[in-house]
Formats: sequence, C-alpha cells, structure tokens
Amino acid sequence: MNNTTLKKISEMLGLSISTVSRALKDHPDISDKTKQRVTELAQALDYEPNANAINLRTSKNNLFGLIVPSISNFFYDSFITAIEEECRKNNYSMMILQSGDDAAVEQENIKLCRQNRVCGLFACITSQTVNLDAFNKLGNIEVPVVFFDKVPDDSSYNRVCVADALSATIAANAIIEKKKKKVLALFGNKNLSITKKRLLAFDIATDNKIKSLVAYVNNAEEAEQVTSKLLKEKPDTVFCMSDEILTGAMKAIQKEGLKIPADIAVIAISNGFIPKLYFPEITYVETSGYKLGKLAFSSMIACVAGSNFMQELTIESSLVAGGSI
Amino acid sequence: MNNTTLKKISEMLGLSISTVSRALKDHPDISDKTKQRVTELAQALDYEPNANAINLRTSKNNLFGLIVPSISNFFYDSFITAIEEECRKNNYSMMILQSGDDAAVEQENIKLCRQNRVCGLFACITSQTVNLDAFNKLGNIEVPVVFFDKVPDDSSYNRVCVADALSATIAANAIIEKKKKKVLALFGNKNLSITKKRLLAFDIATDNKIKSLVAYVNNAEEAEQVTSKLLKEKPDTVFCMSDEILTGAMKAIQKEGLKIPADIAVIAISNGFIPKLYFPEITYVETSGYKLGKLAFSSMIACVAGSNFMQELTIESSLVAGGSI
DNA sequence: CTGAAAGCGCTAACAC
DNA sequence: GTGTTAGCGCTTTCAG
Repeated sequence: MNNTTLKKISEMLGLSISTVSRALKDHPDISDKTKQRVTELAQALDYEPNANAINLRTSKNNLFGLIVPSISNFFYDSFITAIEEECRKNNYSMMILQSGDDAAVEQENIKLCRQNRVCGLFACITSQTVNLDAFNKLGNIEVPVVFFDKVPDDSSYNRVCVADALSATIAANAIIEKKKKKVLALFGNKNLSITKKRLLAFDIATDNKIKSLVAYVNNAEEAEQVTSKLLKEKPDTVFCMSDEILTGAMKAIQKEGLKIPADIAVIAISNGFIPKLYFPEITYVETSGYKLGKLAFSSMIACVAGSNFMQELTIESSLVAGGSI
Repeated sequence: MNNTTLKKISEMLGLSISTVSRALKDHPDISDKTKQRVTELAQALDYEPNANAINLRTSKNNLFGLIVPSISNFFYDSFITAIEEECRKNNYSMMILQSGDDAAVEQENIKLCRQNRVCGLFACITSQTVNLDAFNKLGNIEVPVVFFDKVPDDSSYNRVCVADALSATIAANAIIEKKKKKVLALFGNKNLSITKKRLLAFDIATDNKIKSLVAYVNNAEEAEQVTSKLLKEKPDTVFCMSDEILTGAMKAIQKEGLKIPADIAVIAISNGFIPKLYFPEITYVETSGYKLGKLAFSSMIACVAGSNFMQELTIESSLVAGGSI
C-alpha cells in the first residue's frame, strides 16, 4: 500500500503541496508549464486522490447510504439500478447495505452509514422495525432520509411509494370486470403499511361485489401452503399482493394441476419479471422499482438542496395484461 | 451536519482529546470514573466516530470493492450475499459497483475503488475487458484482486470459478442414468468460454449414449422459440445450460401443455432459484454463487494476510433432485 | 504565479 | 491516569 500523495509529487518536483493540488485541479492561477509537469508526473506515478482525506477536509463526501432488506429481489434490484444511474450521473457514490429484514442488522447498518458520514439515506424498513429513533437521529444531524417501498406510517417522514391503494384497486376492478365471484386474496405481513393500504383498497373495491378469502403470508412457502389449503374452497381467482407471494401461489396451482385461466384466474401486483415466467403470462398491475428509484433520487436531491418539506410521493401503476384472467 | 467529535466531548468534560479517545476504547490506563463520564456523554450526544478520519489516520479502512456486471442476477446476487455475510462477520465494509458489462464503466469503478483506498477487490470482468492494466496497478500497490466467475485467461491472477465442465458432465450423466434417449440441449452464446466448456463436457459424456439436438440461444425469448420448434422432434428431455435459458424453455413446455416429467423431462444448470419456482421443481446441477462467494472471501483473506500465491479455485457442483426427471 | 500555515477528526507514541 | 504532540492527505485562506 504505497500510494502516491501530493506531498510525494511536490517533493519530486520541488514545488509546494498546494501548488500541486491546484495544478491537478486545473486552477487558473497555475502556469501551464507547471500544470504540465505536475500532471505528467501524477500520471506516471498513477496518482489517485485519497477520498478519505478529501472527505475529512471538505466534510462532504457525496455518499448516499441505501438500506434494503435484500438485493436479491426484482423490485429492489431495479430500484438500486435507478439510484445507481443517477448517482453516477450526479457524481455521488453509494453504500449498499442489506438488512436481511432483521431490525438489529438494520441498526448496525444505520450506524455504519453514520460513521461513514453519508449525506443521505435511502431506507426500506424491515417488517419488524418499530423504533425509528436511529432514523430520527440522522434527521437531527441534517442527514435526509428518504424511505421507499416499506415506509413508516407516520407522515412526518419523506416517503416514496408505489401507489399501493391504487394498484390494489386496479387489480380488484380487473377481477370484477371479468365477473369473478370468489377470490383468494393473498397479502403480506399485516404489520406493514404496504399491506394495510393494499388490503383496505382491495376490500373497498371488492365490497359487495366479490366474495373474498383473505390470507396473510410472510413468504413464498407460506403462500404455497395457504394456497394449497384454500384452493379447496374453490375460488375462481387468486390475487397476489407481491411477486414473492405469486411464486408460492403459482406452485400450489401447478401442483393442483389447474389450468390458467380456465380453471382459475390469477392476477398480481408485480414488477414484471415473475409474471412473464409463466405461460400464459400472468396479468399484473405494474409497480416499477426503476421508476420508484428515479423518484426517490429526485426527492433526495431536493432534501440535500435544503428542502425541509416532508412529503409522500407516489408512482402510478397500470395494468399489464397477460393471459391469466 | 453537526456531528459530535472527540474534541467537543473533551471540551465539555474538561479532558484532553486523547483521554476521551482512550476512554471510548476502554483503554486500561483510564480510570473507571472517567470512562463512565465519557461514555455517558458520548451516548447522550450520540457520538459516532468519523470513519474517514480513522481511515486516514490508520491508513487501513477494512473496505473491499466488488465489481460485478449487474446485481440483478441470481448468481451474482447470491455471490454478493455470501461476501456480505463474511464482511459483516469479519468487520469489513463493501463497496458494490456495477459495470453494466461496459469496460469504460469498469475503469471508472476501479478508479473509485482506488480513491477510496479499498484493501481488496472482487472483480467479475466484462465480456469486452481485454486490458487488465488497471487491475495490475492495484496489484502493484499491494491491493489484492480476486477475480470470480468471468475471469482473465492468464494464470497469474487469483481466480475463483464454478466447475463448468463438471456441472455439464453431471447433468449428462443424470440424463443417461434415467435411460433417456433423445435430449434437446440448449446452450448459450457459442463464443463464450463458459458455453464451450459446458458443451464439450456434455458432448463427451453423452457421446454414443444419447441422441442430442443442440441449439444455441442468446436469451430467454430465443430459448422459448427454439424449444417450441424443436419440441416437434419429440425429445424426451430438455437440458438447459443456464437459468435464463430454463425460463424460456419452461414457457414453451407450459405452452405446449406437456406434463413434467411424464411427457418430458427437464434438467438445468442453475443457481437454484428459478428451478424451485415450478411444480414439480426442476432438477438441476447446482453452481452456487453463494459458495463461490464464500470461497472468494477466504481467498481474499489469505491475500490480505500476505499470501502471494496466485491460484485458480473451483467450487464443486452437485445434483439437486427436483421432480422433473 | 507560488508557498506557508491551519485544520478536518482521529490515533499513538512520548511525556509527566 | 492524563495531557502534549505529531501527523494521516488534502483544501483553502492569506501572504507575498
């Protein structure tokens, strides 16, 4: 680890450190001859500025933290991709951390972000997160936090979400339009605000029009088990609140040997990848992680620029027709 | 951004900075009373050490860089997860960067790693990467580079890979064992070394024992089309070299309404996620990104500890039985 | 045009 | 036990 430093260059050239620093920045004060000498040697010695020193000195590091339950997820994948594109464009770096949906790890991650003095944090909270103190503390030192997807209920936070209620309503209406009578509706963890919102909207839209069997599941396996069991009640449609749930439900349906859409219709809220894996493709209400990422970034930039205005932003969803309903 | 510093704490307590620093580290020299006063105030002021300052001062930052074409990939996903677990366990941080399979972005990423003074780099090169200078420069300043999955041909680098030939052989043998007679074998782009290795091994293992229809496809869509077409030739088995190909083939099979394994058997080389989406689950030869990650990490740790011994490491593959053959 | 000097926050000898 | 001091590598006044 013998990195080239400004000092080294300055000594070799008989210049002061500050002159070298300026030359490398193409500062107007410095003569062209000096600039050339400096840049040439820097090149030769393969100089790269020490980011730690710069960050320390300038006390800004253009680093965002990003905490997500898992990067192995189609939705978060595309969210991260969007953020990353914007970061590169705007000269920011990003520290990606996974919570594993574990509140303790989430705390660790927040600490890491603080220690690295991130200038902003994108956070998708775990399903058990109840204490938001650690996030609040970031706010206290003027580090903006933009929550996405799984967000706190409290409206005193910046939040960007997919249109939870709307997407559930769209799905419900699609089911109603097809004159379905009995839907098995699979939702995620009932503590999550995302679940509550989707459920409420779904209930309102289907009320008095469709009989619905509602079930809460925590993962794909539970979705499969529950679906297997409730298929016995002969629903004519299965609605899945998320991709993960969809994968579980589909397995149960395949196991039962049911034909889609003849024997049973399927509709989901999804990012789009999973529904296209099957034949016929599953009809879904699109909630784009990519679009959400772009939205989150612009919200973050506004915060960094000084906006103290807390808001909840939402991306629109729309129905993507497959052949499953 | 008004972070608490040692200086601030020391001033409030009428102590020197170094005493505060020691107290916070539970240094034996410091009296219990002082320690208590310091830790209490630090707690109250929500002190978090500035990682930049520490890194600068100690010139070690326990940071690894990780460059991957895309994190939206089952294989790399699990690779990253493995590295992340080990990092957390061993008190390292990680900077995840995506090259988008673009050599220019790869160069940018390497530069970023250098500026942040990573103490090691995990790299999966792009398919166009031909100039390895930037990687070599890291080696020059004693920053170890561990290549994974897509690695340079040159044996003077540290490399960890999946066992391409072996996994194809295992799949072929599984097909032979089931007394299959005619296999539709789907491979990826024929220019990729991974394709060549798998094809060669598959050919050798099936030679004279099974009739095989070999097809090369570049993506899931092509896999679907080709499968649809070649299903007419009545193969009794479909072999897929990768997850992406498997998704295409499965769509064609579902479209045709074929029962697995009664009408047709399916076997793939995979990381495991996609095969478990179907019922029955697809039998696959596992090439685990997770295991590869663990291997890469241990290789990295050896390098960091001072090993100069370059080597190519390979993870074993094994058959994971589903119900598809 | 160039240099000297201070300081970002922290650690680690070296004193007393 | 505690304080003083000297940097880590860099930016940025302020002088000349």
